[in-house]
Amino acid sequence: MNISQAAQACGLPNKTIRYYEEIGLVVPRRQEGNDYRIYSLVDVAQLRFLQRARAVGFSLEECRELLALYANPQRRCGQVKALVNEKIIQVDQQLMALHAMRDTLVDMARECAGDDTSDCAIINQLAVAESPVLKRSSSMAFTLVDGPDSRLRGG
Amino acid sequence: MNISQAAQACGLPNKTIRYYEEIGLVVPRRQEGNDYRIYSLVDVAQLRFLQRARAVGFSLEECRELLALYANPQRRCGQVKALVNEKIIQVDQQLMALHAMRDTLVDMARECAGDDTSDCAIINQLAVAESPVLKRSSSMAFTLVDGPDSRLRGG
DNA sequence: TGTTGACATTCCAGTTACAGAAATGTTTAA
DNA sequence: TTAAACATTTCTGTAACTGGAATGTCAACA
Repeated sequence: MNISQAAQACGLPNKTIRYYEEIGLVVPRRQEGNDYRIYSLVDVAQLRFLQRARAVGFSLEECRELLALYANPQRRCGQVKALVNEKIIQVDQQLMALHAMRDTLVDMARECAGDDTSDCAIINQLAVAESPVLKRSSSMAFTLVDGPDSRLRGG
Repeated sequence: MNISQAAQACGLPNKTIRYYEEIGLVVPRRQEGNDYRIYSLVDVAQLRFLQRARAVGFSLEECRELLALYANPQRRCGQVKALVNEKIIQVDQQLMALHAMRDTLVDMARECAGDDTSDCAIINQLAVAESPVLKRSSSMAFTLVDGPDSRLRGG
């Protein structure tokens, strides 16, 4: 089948499939004469495999490893599971980081009136070194003051 | 102060500070003679602001907007809050995507013995189009078969 | 038969937010 | 004086593609 049919079958864009070929992940044979790519069922199986491995967060280099294990009947199941467990740890770390970001953002939004005044709790929180749990009693607005030895641009 | 002192004060690497200058976020004046960067307190305040905005997930382009609002006494608090709320939505989407990935990974690991055999539930799950909740009753191992019209590389 | 549209190909540039390294100039302390 | 520790610029590379341009090929239709 040609590249568009393969794309249909694996759920990846043509561009992505060509890229995977470029980096040596799935290299199809070519049609004599016009040099069109021809994807075998094995090629398509590998592309689908890649699509799924990417979808659960594996990098392309990790996918290369997984693909090698997929193609290798001598693989040991434990090798595969180790990669998955490692990935779970990475994902957990990302989740924790995102949760922390979310907490801070929500805290900012909660402190902020969101009205037409210029005094903004969010700006204040970004501007000063302040723990997100601490609140300011003063509601003085922080705004950058243009000093003599520096000018502000942008806006 | 010079770049290293500024870096110390805002918690960003020198490289990052130079990059922010390159894209026009914080452009310090230069010392006559040797052209060293000189950071004013306002510059440092902006760098710290950037560091915090980045830490909660804003892109540099979004930071540019925020910085403009920071510098603008005419800003309306609602503008700022809108950006934060939008960001919360984005973070929530990332969180959902990561949670889904994690669920699938955990499911894979749970199904996998992780032993020395080649039959691997993870490989099977990546190889075939299968819902993560469904389980296979057969434990036949899936391995790529080398057909006549395609060869496997890598490994 | 010619032509048009939908495919295919390659190659180059751009994205995001920097990091690393090389080549070079300056300041500072011993 | 000299060496270390700074500073500078410029170039390259990262990850995983995406978009676009220029060009070639194929299938269908009048």
